[in-house]
Amino acid sequence: MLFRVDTTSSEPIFEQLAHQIRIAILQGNLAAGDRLPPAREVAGALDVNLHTVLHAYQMLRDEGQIELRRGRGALVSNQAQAVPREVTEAVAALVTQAHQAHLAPHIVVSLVKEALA
Amino acid sequence: MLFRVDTTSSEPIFEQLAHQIRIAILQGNLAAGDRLPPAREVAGALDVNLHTVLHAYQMLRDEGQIELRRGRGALVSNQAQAVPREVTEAVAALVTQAHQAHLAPHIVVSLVKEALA
DNA sequence: TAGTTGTTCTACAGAAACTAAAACAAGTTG
DNA sequence: CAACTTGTTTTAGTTTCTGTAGAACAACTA
Repeated sequence: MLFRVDTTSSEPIFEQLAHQIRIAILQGNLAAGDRLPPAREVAGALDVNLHTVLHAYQMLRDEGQIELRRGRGALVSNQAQAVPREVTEAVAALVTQAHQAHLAPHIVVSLVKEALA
Repeated sequence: MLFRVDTTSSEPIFEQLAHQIRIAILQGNLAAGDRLPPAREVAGALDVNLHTVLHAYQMLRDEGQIELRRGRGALVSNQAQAVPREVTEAVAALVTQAHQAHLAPHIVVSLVKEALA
């Protein structure tokens, strides 16, 4: 599991990290029981603070995606599952349509948020 | 055009306003040339600061959705257009699939952001 | 000319994000 | 058991973001 953060982005670092882990789980690249690298290790590798990494981990725990255990680290939870093929296809279809309509990414996100609300 | 803001939400007020206007344009409820209410009026009605409303307006101007003119107000720009039916349908299809898969809203947003990146 | 409305400026308060360092607690490993 | 690992908690400080407040200004309208 390798991470990347863009410190110039307006998106908080902890959000970027949580997003990457979430996606890895949803896409099936991380399965139930898999272990995430220790927070101190990630913090050191990315040159960010331990708390920033733990913030991301704790978010994912609150979402039920991972479990945190002292001495053991962060484990992908059993509830965590890759998304069904139908959802992935629906996302791909949307991106295709959005691209054809020349819609900016944030516009598409706005539409999806609205439809979900 | 009526607005609503939730001051308890973690989403900034200016983002909430921008989102609502964006959606109104994208869904065709606001067409090119239509006028938005004066910022001072919105600020008074919602009991928020003038600058907060202008922040939303200026965001939308930077996105090319509206034009701002002193003395005249905020006008929906000519480039602004309702999204094609195909896009709306693709969004609806995604929401249907996401619902069947019991995916939380923020998960769906993550998937879409990832696919757009 | 008077009124409207966005623009710009200064100033301040509170919250959020990030960093830093240290001690602690519950595990794991030898 | 002892040593190590790793998340948890606490304290503290800085910076950025968000929102508020008030005022003056500039361009446009009626």
